[in-house]
Amino acid sequence: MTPLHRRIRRDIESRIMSGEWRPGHRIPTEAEWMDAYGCSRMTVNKALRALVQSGLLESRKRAGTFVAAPRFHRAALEIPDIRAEVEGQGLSYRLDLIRRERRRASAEDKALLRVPDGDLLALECRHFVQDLPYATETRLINLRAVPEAAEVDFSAEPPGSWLLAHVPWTEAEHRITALNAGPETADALDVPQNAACLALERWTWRGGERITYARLLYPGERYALVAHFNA
Amino acid sequence: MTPLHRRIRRDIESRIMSGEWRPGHRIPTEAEWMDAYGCSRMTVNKALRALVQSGLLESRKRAGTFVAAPRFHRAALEIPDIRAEVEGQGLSYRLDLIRRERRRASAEDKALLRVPDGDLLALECRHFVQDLPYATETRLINLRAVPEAAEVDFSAEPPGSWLLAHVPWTEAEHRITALNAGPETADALDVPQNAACLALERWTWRGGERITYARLLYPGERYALVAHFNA
DNA sequence: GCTCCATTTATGTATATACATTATTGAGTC
DNA sequence: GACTCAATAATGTATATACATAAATGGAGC
Repeated sequence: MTPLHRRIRRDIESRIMSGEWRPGHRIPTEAEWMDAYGCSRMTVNKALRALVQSGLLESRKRAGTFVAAPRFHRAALEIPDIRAEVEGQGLSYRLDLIRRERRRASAEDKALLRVPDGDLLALECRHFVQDLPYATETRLINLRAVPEAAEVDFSAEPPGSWLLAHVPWTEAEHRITALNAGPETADALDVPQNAACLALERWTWRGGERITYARLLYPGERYALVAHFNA
Repeated sequence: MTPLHRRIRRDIESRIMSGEWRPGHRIPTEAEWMDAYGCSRMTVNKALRALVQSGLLESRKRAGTFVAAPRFHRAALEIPDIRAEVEGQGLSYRLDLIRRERRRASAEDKALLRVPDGDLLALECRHFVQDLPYATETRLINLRAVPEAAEVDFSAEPPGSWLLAHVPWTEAEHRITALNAGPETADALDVPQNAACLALERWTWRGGERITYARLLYPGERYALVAHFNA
């Protein structure tokens, strides 16, 4: 038996989905839903508030509750843990750690990681799927925020997987661009020079503290970021 | 005065953000929160359920409520209405409609729009910002779902803007890839041949009905998709 | 040690009620 | 007609209460 507040919620959702109620439409008041379903106001309220939280409805005191206008094409872009994703599909995954260096932040490091100072761990690696180069990764980890990273064997576990499992983040910024492969990138990814690559940069932090910077380069013709969005 | 359930919510959020409570940590029971804040269980429950809905917590009956492990780097990618975005920044926007054709769906159209049959509107246009080519757009609109689009003057209003304002969508899929500019694309975007371009494809539908397909090509070195995410 | 089962404990749902808040409405006044 | 202000109608918050549900726990029996 699906709970009542969920049924009310689905009722509203399906009317919006079907186009019966368009953005800006004023939906029945909570009192009217009470009558319609013969339930208490709290139950109706629970359904409505969940929909307001999800962005499908907006409510204004005294005025009522309205179907929200989607202002953007907002997509929940899920950038997965590469290894988990790949192995979940039954494919073989291999990591190739090219460089690992612990150092004091250089000027360039400071700009990328957006820290004023401190020690960091710099990694350079390649991800292979079915023994084909899948992506190159350039990674900086702020050792002031994550000192335990200094002890981890990143030739066995991808930095992204380890960080995701061990260091909760609260804020992230992604930047997606396209660029032409330079000689080293072309070599590392086994694509022709100048081949278009998808570059995904990610900054992650917890509270005010910078955790990590990552730059992943994917061969353009073998990789696509797919985002699916349900209102 | 911020409401009590919001204060409880912020209390929990900040403990997670600060790292005090890591993923998997069992947070106090609802009864314990009642004592701590001297309030009723419903108030605590409201705070907790909002956090469960947002994905920050998970709860299991009898076992308790736990800090959820972020399984993905999930980012809210907001793909804006180009014209609104550009003009909002005080820059000049111009649209160049290259082709407009109403036709019966060809085999290729059917594959792209994912419809079995029917009439559609095919558009080809270029977006200019400050008189520089910003993106090319290939657009298919399902006239069965949106018959009124046949009457719209798309040389004045960008198809994306018009659709966003007039046709509510409930589901969307985005695909982001990188590709090398062919001769026509290079010409249209005023970039060298083989320059890396960011390709953004979007499928939109309402309920089960296909609304539109769009393919936007941006010059790689002049454009970046930026997504910001707050937990 | 193992299995089964009743108990316990935590969340999940729902009601009835009360008062707060706020934008709209509309009546009264100038 | 335009302004003022109080009444009103909607959502927002919170309480106290009750029972449902599910899973961890612990004890009885083997």
